[in-house]
Amino acid sequence: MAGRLRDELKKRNPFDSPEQEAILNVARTADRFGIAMSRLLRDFGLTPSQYNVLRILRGEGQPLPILEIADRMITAVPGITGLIDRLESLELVSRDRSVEDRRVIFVVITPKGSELLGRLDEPINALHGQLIGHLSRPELKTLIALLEKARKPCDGKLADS
Amino acid sequence: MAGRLRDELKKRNPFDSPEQEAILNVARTADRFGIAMSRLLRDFGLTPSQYNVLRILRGEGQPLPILEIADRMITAVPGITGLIDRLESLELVSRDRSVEDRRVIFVVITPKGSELLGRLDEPINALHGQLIGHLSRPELKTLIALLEKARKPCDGKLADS
DNA sequence: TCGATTTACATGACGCGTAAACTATCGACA
DNA sequence: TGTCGATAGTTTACGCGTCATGTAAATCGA
Repeated sequence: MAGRLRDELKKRNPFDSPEQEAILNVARTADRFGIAMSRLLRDFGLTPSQYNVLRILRGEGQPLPILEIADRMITAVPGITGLIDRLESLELVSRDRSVEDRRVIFVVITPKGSELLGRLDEPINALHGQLIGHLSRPELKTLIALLEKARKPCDGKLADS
Repeated sequence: MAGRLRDELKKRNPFDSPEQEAILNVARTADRFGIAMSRLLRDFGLTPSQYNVLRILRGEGQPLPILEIADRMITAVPGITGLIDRLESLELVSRDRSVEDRRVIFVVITPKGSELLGRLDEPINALHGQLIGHLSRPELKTLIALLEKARKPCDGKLADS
C-alpha cells in the first residue's frame, strides 16, 4: 500500500495527471461546443437530442425502429419514448407500427421535419467552421485520430453492458 | 431510392466536413468518458455534478459563494440551488449565510464530504488510467494542446453573453 | 431619506438521461 | 392449446440543465 507515498505527494496542483487533464479537456470542450450548438438549435425550436434524432432519420432515409434510434444515440431506452413523443407532437416525425411484428414501432421523418433539417444545414455548417475553423486540416486529422484512439476501449466496452 | 432523394443525400456522406467529424468525435468521446465516470460515482452515491461541486470546494479549501460555484461549473445559476440542496441533505456540504452581505450564502465542504472525496481519489485515478492510459505521454500532450486550441474562441466568447 | 436598480439566490416548469418495473407481442417448446 | 422466456416500448421516479419569474438584501441617485 503506497498510501504514505501519496500522502507526501499530496500536492494536487493544476492536475493530478496528464490523463486527468486530457479527460477534463475533452469534457470541457464538448460542453462549450454543446452550448453553442444548443443556442443555434433553440432558434429553430429544437433541442440537441431532437436534432440528433432527425439527423439519424434523414441519414437512414427510411423508417427506423425506436430502439434502433436509441442505439445510435447515447441515450438509454426509456428516454427515447418522450423524445419521439415531442417530435411527433411537433409533426417532425411520425410513428408507424409494423405489420409483421406488432411490437416494433417505426419512426419516419416527415416532410416538415426534412424541411426543417434543410434549413439548418447551412447555419450548422457555418457554426462548425466558426467553432474549429481555426484548426488546420492536419490538426483536425490528428485530433480526430487521437479521439478515436482514446475512445476505442470504451466503444468495445459499452457493447456488453 | 428516388433520384431526387439521392440529390438531397449526395452531399452528406460519412461526414459533411472534417470540422463536423472533429466536433462529433469530441462529443462522442466526452459522452463515453462521462458514462464511465457516472458509473463509478454512482457506486459512491454521487452524481457527476455533485462530485464536481465537491472537487471545486476541496480545491478552493475555503467557503465559496453559491454563484461562484455555479461560475466554475458549466451549470447555469438556477440549477445550482437544488444541487447544493441535495449535497446538504447528504451532509457533504453546509450552507453558511454571510454576515457582511446577507444575500450571499457560503458553501463549505464538511468533513464527511472530504472523507468521501478522499475515498474517491484512488478509483478515479485508476479509471482515468483505464480510460486513456493507452495513450502515450506525447499523445496526451498533443491531444490536450489541440483541445485547448480548439476551445480558445469559445472560452473568450462565453464571457460576453 | 426615498425610490429604482442591481445582486444573490430560490422557485416552478419543461426537456432530457437513467434505472426499475410494467405491458404487449413474438417465438419455442411441451 | 398453454406456458415460458425473450424482445420492443412504455411508464414512473429521480437528478440535473435551462428559462422565466420571484424575493430579499445591498447600492445608487435624487
